[in-house]
Amino acid sequence: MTKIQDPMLSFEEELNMYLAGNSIDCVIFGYEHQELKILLLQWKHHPVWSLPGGFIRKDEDMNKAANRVLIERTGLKSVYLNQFRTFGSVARSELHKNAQFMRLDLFKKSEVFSAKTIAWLTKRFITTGYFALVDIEKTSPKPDFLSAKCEWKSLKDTPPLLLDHNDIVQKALEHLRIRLNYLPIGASLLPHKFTMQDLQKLYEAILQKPLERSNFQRKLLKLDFLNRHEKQMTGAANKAPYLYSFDMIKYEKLIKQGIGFSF
Amino acid sequence: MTKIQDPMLSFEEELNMYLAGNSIDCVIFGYEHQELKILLLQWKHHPVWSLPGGFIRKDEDMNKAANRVLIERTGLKSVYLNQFRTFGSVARSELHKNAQFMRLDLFKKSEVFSAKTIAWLTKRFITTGYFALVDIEKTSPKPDFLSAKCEWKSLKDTPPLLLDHNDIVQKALEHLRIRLNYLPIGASLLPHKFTMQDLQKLYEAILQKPLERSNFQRKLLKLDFLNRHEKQMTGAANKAPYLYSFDMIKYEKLIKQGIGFSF
DNA sequence: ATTATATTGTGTCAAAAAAATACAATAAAG
DNA sequence: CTTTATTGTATTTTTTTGACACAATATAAT
Repeated sequence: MTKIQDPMLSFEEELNMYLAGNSIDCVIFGYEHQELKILLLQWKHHPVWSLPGGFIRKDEDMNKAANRVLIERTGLKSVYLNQFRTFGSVARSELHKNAQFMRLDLFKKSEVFSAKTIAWLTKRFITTGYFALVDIEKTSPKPDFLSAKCEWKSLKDTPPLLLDHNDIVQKALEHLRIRLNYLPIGASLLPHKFTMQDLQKLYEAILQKPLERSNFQRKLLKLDFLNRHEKQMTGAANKAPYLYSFDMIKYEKLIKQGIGFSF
Repeated sequence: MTKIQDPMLSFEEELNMYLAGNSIDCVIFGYEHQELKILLLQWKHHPVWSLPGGFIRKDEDMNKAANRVLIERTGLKSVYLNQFRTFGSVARSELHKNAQFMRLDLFKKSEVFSAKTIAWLTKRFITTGYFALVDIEKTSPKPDFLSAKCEWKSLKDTPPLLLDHNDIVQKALEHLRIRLNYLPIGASLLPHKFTMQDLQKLYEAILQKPLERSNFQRKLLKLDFLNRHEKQMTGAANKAPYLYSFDMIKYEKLIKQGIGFSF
């Protein structure tokens, strides 16, 4: 959708390219300052936030659509997205018609969209959720032409989102926690080099419970997918920690095997 | 769809009630004679088998549609269905147009469906898979008016199925195995009272590997959700096993906690 | 009636994994 | 130098797992 220059006219035409009834929503988890965050968009002319989402082209695989949608709406490329659940209640589209969505000046005044386009957008949609984990520092989110902002928001104080997007985030988080118990995670969330504490804090942020330091270290080192590098002088009055990086060959091998462990 | 009396005319009309683009497919696992089976439908006038599937009404929740579809197509009621994945590749609908689906006499000769109906049915559909585990002895599958047969087929020699239904079954099975590692299973698959051997064979059928008898027993009893009853005189020349049943209160509690274990 | 046979319930024992704790090493501040 | 906070690793304890032993027992064979 980023290519649209004259929204009023061409948006309506462009919608013919898409399946009318299915959508994609992406829950992008990022990690920064020992906090789990998600990437959200804020609409132009209206303060409501929502997940980056979009539609599926008639000639496009749903999985590919998810990546395209994420790129178009946020600028994030090469993100490994996982499908986690499809949301198909009638209530979720009723929200379109009754609640915030119609109150958007954007829609009400029809300054941007034609009546036909609004009718299309407010139909019933069944949406499929995808999630991903990314290193915030490696991203530079850009809002698309529909949005005023594209920002990382702390998961702890996620604002009220459009439609049922808060529920979608919740389900994505549950899914992520289960995954953590049988797949190592982190290669895409952390900077290239990180300390063991960084990794532990990440796990704690996802699981939302404290883990025992020395046991965490032993367990992760035993899985044998971390490379140890030089020490990092932190400037703090204590012993400097080693830096680690993921050995991607061993890491991928482990993921394929599906070796499990639990915390 | 069971209510249709004059398919040629009213099926076309009835399709207006449904979302054009989304479907449901159910993978119903059953267990009988120490074997895992799935419930399949065979089309009238054509030998091809397929998963019981159908469409979502415009005013119906997708989850509810799954139960309705299952009832309509197989007669199975009160089945607890779990959504496991949505299949949205373009290729899966191409199969509609190029492969078996069009070769069905049912479609080619248009004896049953109008051209318009065929056009509707062979459009691109994004399908959501649901799975369930049921006790075969408690079911009496009945084919709907579209189908000649509705039968349990051994998972080991599943016939070639319509479209990508074999892939869907495979994904359902993977999902089931992962689930088994963090949730106890069996309440819906076995008769009310069963022996420890019954339960073990069920686990072995799902995991497709042998488990050690005494360790299995120890592990399951420790989870403390089984009630022990009187012994069962099997008539065999050996010690009679105890009968067990699920303590549903403890069982549900365990499932909510998500207590995990692995085999 | 006695013995044989297959299967069950339970116990044991060693190996492995996980949890809890201890402690020396160390970077910087006082 | 001493203190302080944190790190890397070792040690101990507890729990879980896998392998196997063995008595109990329902019936068949003798």
